[in-house]
Amino acid sequence: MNLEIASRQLEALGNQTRLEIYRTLVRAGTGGRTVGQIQDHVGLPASTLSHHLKRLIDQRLVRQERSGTSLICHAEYPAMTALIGFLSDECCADQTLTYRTGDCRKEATDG
Amino acid sequence: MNLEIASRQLEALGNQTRLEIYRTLVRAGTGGRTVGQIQDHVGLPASTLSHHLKRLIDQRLVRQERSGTSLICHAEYPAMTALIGFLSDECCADQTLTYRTGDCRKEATDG
DNA sequence: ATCTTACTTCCATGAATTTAGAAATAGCCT
DNA sequence: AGGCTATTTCTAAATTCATGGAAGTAAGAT
Repeated sequence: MNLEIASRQLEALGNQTRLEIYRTLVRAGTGGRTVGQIQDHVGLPASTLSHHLKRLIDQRLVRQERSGTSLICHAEYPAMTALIGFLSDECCADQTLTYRTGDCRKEATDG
Repeated sequence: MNLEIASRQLEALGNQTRLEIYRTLVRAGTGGRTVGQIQDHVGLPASTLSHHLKRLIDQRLVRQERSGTSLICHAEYPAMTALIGFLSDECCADQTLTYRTGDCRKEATDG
């Protein structure tokens, strides 16, 4: 993980529609969801959805797998955990002394 | 934290230049850095830097404080920790059973 | 008052993003 | 082969973003 990859992934997630698509896939779990199922969920024209999915796939946040005429989409958890790790390293940089023993996320969320 | 705020903040960080600016501020610690110091560090024309800073400030990821003729910029840690918390909830949704006891970031990063 | 330093806002321009209809493609079924 | 389903790619218009010079503003020094 480096700054360039992180920024590209953040950009891919930095759109309300795409973040919603991504969340749908995370919530779908390991089984994933077909493009059609996502479409039913988010209610977008097929081509628009396809473009958004492409952005997420390009940044390795989502993976597609064919099953007959359908394409099943999966959230790529390792990519997200790596991204969160990168951000945590950034955000925790100055709070290391305070939060070192714990998970920085849990303490300071309610500021 | 909700999807709209998260996506806006992700968008603000989803640009290599801005992520670098933000990282500079995190690394600067509690004391922050003046706009001029950031400019020396990232090497951008003043107006371009100012635009990028504005994006970060608009999303409450950075705060400015005047000190004489200088403006000191600070990374807003609580905003970042809240954002990471949101993403963790998303990314860990399906891995709760596996990673519940630990920090999901540490396990699955190397996939 | 005016000069200097430190930034921001105004303005313009090219590039990229978002959106979506229409056409094309992939795979299955008959 | 032809048709059906599922989804992508082509194409294009509208919008937003990134960039940076020039002009404006805020605060302190002389």
